Formats: sequence, structure tokens, C-alpha cells
Amino acid sequence: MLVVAAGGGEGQGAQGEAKGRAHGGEDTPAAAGPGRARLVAGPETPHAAPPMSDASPPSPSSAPVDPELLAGLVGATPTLSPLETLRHSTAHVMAMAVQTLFPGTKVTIGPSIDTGFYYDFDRPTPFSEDDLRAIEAEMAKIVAADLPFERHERDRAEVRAMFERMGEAYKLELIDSFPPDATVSYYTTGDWLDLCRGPHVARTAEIGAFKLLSVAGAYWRGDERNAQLQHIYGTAFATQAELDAHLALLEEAKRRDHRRIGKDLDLFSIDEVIGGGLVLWHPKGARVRHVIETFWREEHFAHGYELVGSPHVAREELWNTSGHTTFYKENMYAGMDVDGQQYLVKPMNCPFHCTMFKKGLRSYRELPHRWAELGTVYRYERSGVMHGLLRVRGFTQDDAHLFMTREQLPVELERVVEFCLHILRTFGFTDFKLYLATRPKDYVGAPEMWQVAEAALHAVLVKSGLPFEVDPGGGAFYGPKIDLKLKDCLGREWQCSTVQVDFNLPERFDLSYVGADGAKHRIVMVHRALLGSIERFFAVLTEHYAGAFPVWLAPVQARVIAIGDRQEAYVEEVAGLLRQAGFRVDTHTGGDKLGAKIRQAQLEKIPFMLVCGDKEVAARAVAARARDGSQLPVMSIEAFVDHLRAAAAIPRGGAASVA
RNA sequence: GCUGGCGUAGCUCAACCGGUAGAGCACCUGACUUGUAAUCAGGAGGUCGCGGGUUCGAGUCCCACCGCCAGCUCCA
Repeated sequence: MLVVAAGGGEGQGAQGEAKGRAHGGEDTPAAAGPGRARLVAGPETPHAAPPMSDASPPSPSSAPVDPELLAGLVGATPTLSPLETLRHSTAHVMAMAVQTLFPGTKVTIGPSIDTGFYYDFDRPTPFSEDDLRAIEAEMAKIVAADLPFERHERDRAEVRAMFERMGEAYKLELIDSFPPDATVSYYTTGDWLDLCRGPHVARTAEIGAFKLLSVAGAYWRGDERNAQLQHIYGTAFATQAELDAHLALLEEAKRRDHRRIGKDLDLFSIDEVIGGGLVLWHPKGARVRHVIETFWREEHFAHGYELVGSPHVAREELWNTSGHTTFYKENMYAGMDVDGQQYLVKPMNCPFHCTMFKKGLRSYRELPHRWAELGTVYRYERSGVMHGLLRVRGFTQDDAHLFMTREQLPVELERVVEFCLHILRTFGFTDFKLYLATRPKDYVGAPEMWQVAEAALHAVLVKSGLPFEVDPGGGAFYGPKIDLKLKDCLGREWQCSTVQVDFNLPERFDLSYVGADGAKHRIVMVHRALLGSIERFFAVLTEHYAGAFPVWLAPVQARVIAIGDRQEAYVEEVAGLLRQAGFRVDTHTGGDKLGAKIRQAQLEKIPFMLVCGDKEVAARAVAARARDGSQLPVMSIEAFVDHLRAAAAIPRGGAASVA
């Protein structure tokens, strides 16, 4: 029943939080910046309930590399794929070109990455776009010279002395981080050399097609307390055709950018006067959102959930109880004084649901409770990280909290994952990859409970038949979790869904139930979000469909078009009938030529255009054109209603969408 | 937040070395009454992101600020 996802992909859409240690707590107070409206930074790992794993910009996903592991590799040549080797060699050629053209520039590191390579340089003046072209030209010369890559191994002191003479301070720092007895290698390319453990292609002529794409600041070793370097990013492939294909993919991604489409189709906007990361939903976007949310609510009722609601603010005491004022301070906005009481804007919904659960004595007979809410939350994000709808400061989570006995956990987890896949498939996604994050070093809760939960999560993953990876120690301090990433039509991965077991809040809120034995037992709690946030999911949907939403989601499903003024009354009548039948329909009458009316509807990506001329009026029919340019036979209004009804049916569970 | 780039009409963009802001689309009006991706003509529309400064004169140069875009440990 479960579809197995394919491998590969671009690896976009992961985000810091996907790593389990939610990002907020890692910000130092000093780094917090002038977010005046916030509380003072706090130390620990944030709670990150149904973690807003949503709002992340497309960014490469990767596992952190353990420094000790790295140290163990020193001297040894790592295994790289042919493409990785080629890219790494291209990075060397770029560094050589840079040091040739810009003497005095210091080199740092230049690895291959999923989509190409980069090299970070230390140079007082920044590189310009023109510099990139000059560097490319110089690289071409090096490739044409067909210089050999030669590996040299020397003892550390010797190599160190060499780089010291060269004034390559960063290389010295790297060498000093190696174990004392390590053999250190470097590679030469002609008369240029670079500390490197390899491997490389044999000769520069083996380097294929490459292109330098951008230059930006990057911190030495990724730490913003370190010097900022110049990061030149490029990509390389074995053949020009592959490079062209990659560049075409980048163009396609640009064409599908939800910020572009959001503007073109008048779906949403973000206004600087309102504030960064705060979204205005225009009528068309709000209409799509309404369809998403209506479907979401109906499905939740159908799957044993109840909908609940909670306010946007609560007294500070609530957040003290939940612990947010300690471990989530970083991401919370400063409160407001109400009658002498401090109120804080909610960054999460869970404390409300927990409070609700405590109303009354709970029996095992009534469990589990599955309480869902489209809850709008606000979280501080640093100004540089906002990105369209993908990373915002105010967003609506499709949140739910499940309160249960520990015995119910395995079954409930399985139900949640199945439900999640059902929802995502309905929206047209078919490729998924799951990640299980297990107990970290610092954690709360009983080890045996972790064991039970991790085993249950693992069983769900296996049963799903979907590809998954385990991230040992990647769970939140309060419980293990499954993150689900979906792949869009360009193969990019996006994290939306998350299912997290929480051993923390039931303790903090003292959530319990009376068991069959008459005694009180601790509740087991699960947080989950399926779409993640409505904003982020909407962005992913928009990019996946390039704005041509499936009929059931399209803001306007059909436009009735009059060829001339004579059909205007008929057009309004047809539109009225379709609206009465429950469809989203508008009209286009007036002086434009038919071609112009068609063109406009095409640009708006409206699924059906119903052309009405004198012939259609006489026959009480419509001539429908689909947005793919195909022509439906002229049919009666009633026949078209049937056609549209079929086309607009919600493809529950993932039937192919029509038109 | 940091580094770099950018910010001109609703949108996409022009404006040489500083000389007093322009086009297309969209919008409004009129004409046209049209058969499947742009009919024609006219009109209106801009504190050139904001605030200072230099200059006889600033969209253009300088400073500060705001915003947007890209990047910010896939590791010698």
C-alpha cells in the first residue's frame, strides 16, 4: 500500500531544526542582535514541539561531521565518487586561478558539495561578478594546459613549515588540528599546491564542464565569531550536457519560485511596513488556503481527531510551566502588560492543549485524545534568514497533540504516519523519505520509555516500506521523532511533517489518567504536524505545481469567456449555474479579442476556459478549453458541470489529479 | 546578525562623464464586436527606499538607516 520513494535528489528544504537540536537555543545572546521585542536569550535546547521544522529556506541537508571522526581520516584518502572527485579538483583549479589572478589571497577549504563545489578565500577586497568571469577564463587556461595533479606525503612538520613560508595561516590552523603523528598530504598542480587529502583526477584536462555561480560571505569553519571569508560557489559536471541540464534545473527552480508566482498570480505578499516574515494572504491565495484547510479539517474529523482552539497569547506563568521561558526564550517575542500581568505571544500551541487536557480527571477509557488545531504562532527569526513563505515569523501550524497511554503509543504512531502519507499523497506528492532521530546525550524521561518509543517509531518506518535513515542522537531532549521529507517534481526535498514523542510536557503539566487499576498514570504525549505550516506547505505546493494548482485546489477553477458583448448575459448565467454547483468561477467579458482573453486565463493558469459565442448561446452549451491547450468537445452546461465535478474531485489518498 | 549585490510608475526594466525621469505591460477613456496565448488610439500614473551631506545643480557622488536577494562548517 505504501509507495517506495526513489533515491537521489537535491537535498533542499532541510533546516537546522531538522537536525533535532532545534536551532533557537544555539543562538548566543550576543548573536541575538537587536530584536528589541524579544526576551533575553536563554541557554538550552529549545523545546520545539511540533517543531516549526517547516519554515526553512531551501538549504542543503547534511549530517554534521564529528571532528574526531575527521581527525581519524587525516592522511587517509577518503573515497569520493568520480563526480565528487572531479568537483573537488575543479575547486583546486579555481583556487589556483584565484591565487594566480589575485596574489596574496589566502586559501582555506574547497570541498565538493551535492550541487557542485566551493572554495573559501581570505582576501581584503571582495570578488565581483566580473572577477568570477575572469577566474573562469583563467581556469579554462589551466584546464587547457593539462597539468597533472600530483600527491605528496610528508611529515607534518615539513608541510607545516612549507605553508608557513607561504603565509597560508588557515592551512596552518588545519595542520595544527591534525594528530601529531599524522602523515600530511598535499597536491600540486603545475607550480601551485594545496594542502589536501585528495583524491583528485589525474590531470586538469579531465575536468569537465564547470561554471562559477555566486560569491558570498562565509565564516571560517562556519562560526560567525571567526573571520568572514569569500565563498565562491560553482558547479561542475563531466560533460557540458550535464552542466546545461543542471543550469536548466536552476532556471526552472527560479521560474517556479513561490515568491515570483505569488506575485504573478496575486496569491500573497509581504510588506515592509507590516514587517518581515509576516504574510498578507490575497484573495486568490486565501482561497487556496481555505480549500487546504477545509480538506484538512474534514480529514481530521474522519480520522478520529477533534478540533480545538486556543488564543494567541497567554500569561507568562503558562510558559514558565511549559519551560518555554527557559529554553525557548530566544525565539519568543516580548510580552505585553495586561492589568499588571505579563502576557506572551505563543510560539507553540502545546501548552494550551496540555492545559485543556488537565480540565477534569481523565480515564483510560477516553484515551487517546487527538486534538488538532490550525494554530497561528509567532517566532523570532533572525532577519537574514527569512525567505518568502518558507521561513517566516508568523505562521499557522497544522498542529495536533495526542494524549494516550504508553500501551497505545505504537498503534497511534502508526496511525499518524499513515494519516500523514494519506494527506500528502492527496496533494500530489509521491516520493518521501523519513528520518528517525533517537535519544541525544542530554535527555529527560525514563530510558525504557525512550526505548519503547524508538522501537515503535522504527517499526512504523519499517512497516511503511518507505526509505528511511536513522540519525542516532538526533532527537530532541524530550523525545524521539520521525521527520518526513517529501520530494517535489524537481527532486528537491522539503521537510514538512514531523511526529515527536514528548516525555517532558506530561511531567511539567502533570498530565495523568486513571487506569483500569484505579491508579494514576503518566500520559504519553505525541506532537505532530503533517503539512508543517500552512505557509511553508503552500510555498512547496506552489513550486511543485508552478502555480498550476490541481483543479480541486485552484483559486479559480473555470473562467467563462464571452466572445463579444452579445453573449454577456449568457456568460453570467453560466457562471452563476456553476457557482451554484459549488465551483469557483469567474467571467471575462468586454472589448478584448478572444485571443487576449484566452491568453490572460492561460497566464493565470485557470484549469478551464469556457468560450461562449453565438453558437454556444443558441445551444445552451460551452466550448471548454483546458489550460494544457486541449479542447473539450462542445457540451451542454449540465454536461460540463459533470465534467468539472469529476475533474475537481479531491484525489484522496493520491489519485492522479485531472487537468 | 554578518559579507556582498540590489532598491526608479502596480509589474519588468531604461536614463553616457552629475544637467532637472522614460519604455513595455497593467490601469482609465474611446473606438472596434472579435472563435482559442497580446486590436487600435488617447489619457493618467513617479516623495527616483528613507534621512543627511558634497555641488550652481544629485536617480547618478559620499555617510547613516530601512528593505529585498544570495550566501554564512556537504570540511585540508
